[in-house]
Amino acid sequence: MSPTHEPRWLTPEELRAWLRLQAVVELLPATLDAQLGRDSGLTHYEYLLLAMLSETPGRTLRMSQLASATNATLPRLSHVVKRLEARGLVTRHPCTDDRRATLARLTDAGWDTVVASAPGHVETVRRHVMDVLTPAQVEQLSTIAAAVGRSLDPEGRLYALTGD
Amino acid sequence: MSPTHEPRWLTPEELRAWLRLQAVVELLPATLDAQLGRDSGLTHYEYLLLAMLSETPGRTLRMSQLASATNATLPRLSHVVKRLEARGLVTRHPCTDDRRATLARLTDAGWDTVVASAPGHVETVRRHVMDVLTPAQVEQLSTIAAAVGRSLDPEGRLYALTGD
DNA sequence: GCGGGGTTGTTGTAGAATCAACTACCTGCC
DNA sequence: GGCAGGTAGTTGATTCTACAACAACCCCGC
Repeated sequence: MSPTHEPRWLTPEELRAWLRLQAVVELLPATLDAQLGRDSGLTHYEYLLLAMLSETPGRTLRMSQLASATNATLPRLSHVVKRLEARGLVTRHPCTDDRRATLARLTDAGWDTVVASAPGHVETVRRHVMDVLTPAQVEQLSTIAAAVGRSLDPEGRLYALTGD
Repeated sequence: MSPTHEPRWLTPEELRAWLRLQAVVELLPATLDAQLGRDSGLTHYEYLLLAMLSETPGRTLRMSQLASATNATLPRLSHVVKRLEARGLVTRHPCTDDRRATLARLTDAGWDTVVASAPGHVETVRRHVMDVLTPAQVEQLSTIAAAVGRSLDPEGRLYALTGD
């Protein structure tokens, strides 16, 4: 921090927007985790991981790619994949091209889990987000989240932002 | 994904908005935690807690009120306050009116911590959120976050949504 | 006043995220 | 060839969170 630099405070409108955003950021993961945990025994992050693999040709991705795709750090991903492997939802294979790399592949059981979990998860997203917004607001949200996401991830390696 | 019966799936626009929102929800807390932890030795949640107390007349709040104000559960709050008390930033007092209740009060050291941390925190919020949006988008965000927040917290006991 | 039922808050513990090493590997350069 | 420096991933220790049980207390009806 530069100590002599006077910070620009937030305007009342900005402060209100910030407090509301903060509430969403705090409550949304808790809500998703609760629904997925109750109905499918999955964490929100675990679901996201499996879903990303399920949408990839070959259902296989390098750890580093999977980390980017799920907005996570490599250490975190490593632990989660290890747990999912122990549960038989994912397998790990060494990569022949680059022997440092590890490939994570979705098993049939993992696929079945995603397929079984998706409807309930989508329904939750719909109820708490999409259904309370107008189509115009969904577009606004998309634009706003893209802008904020870019500033949070300057390297722009996020899968989720594909389509800019 | 091809389950036999999909409920109401997301449209392409909704899916894109959802993936982007998901990225923000994942990355924003990490960014705030990193900045506050590095510069002030605080968690984002700890900062929020101290900030809420600092804005209250008497710098004192009941645990249950503080939990609502920070969008947290009571058990979580209890643990965090215990840690902050051990660090001398907060004190706990029994409430004379209702002897079940506990009052949390910000100490002078806690106040100093908030004052010292606020500029860096605000600067981070500004850089990653406000400065990448137009004033109109800030208003849109405010409206959208309020709607989503209400659906996530049906009982509407959130401090953060005050001002609807 | 005295139980029953609903609050208010704390604690213990088990699960998950974070951070800092550390290993193994690749690439480029001498 | 062999070494320096960077990349990929894993592991272990610590910290934080969530969930469930629990204790203390208020309030209301009788």
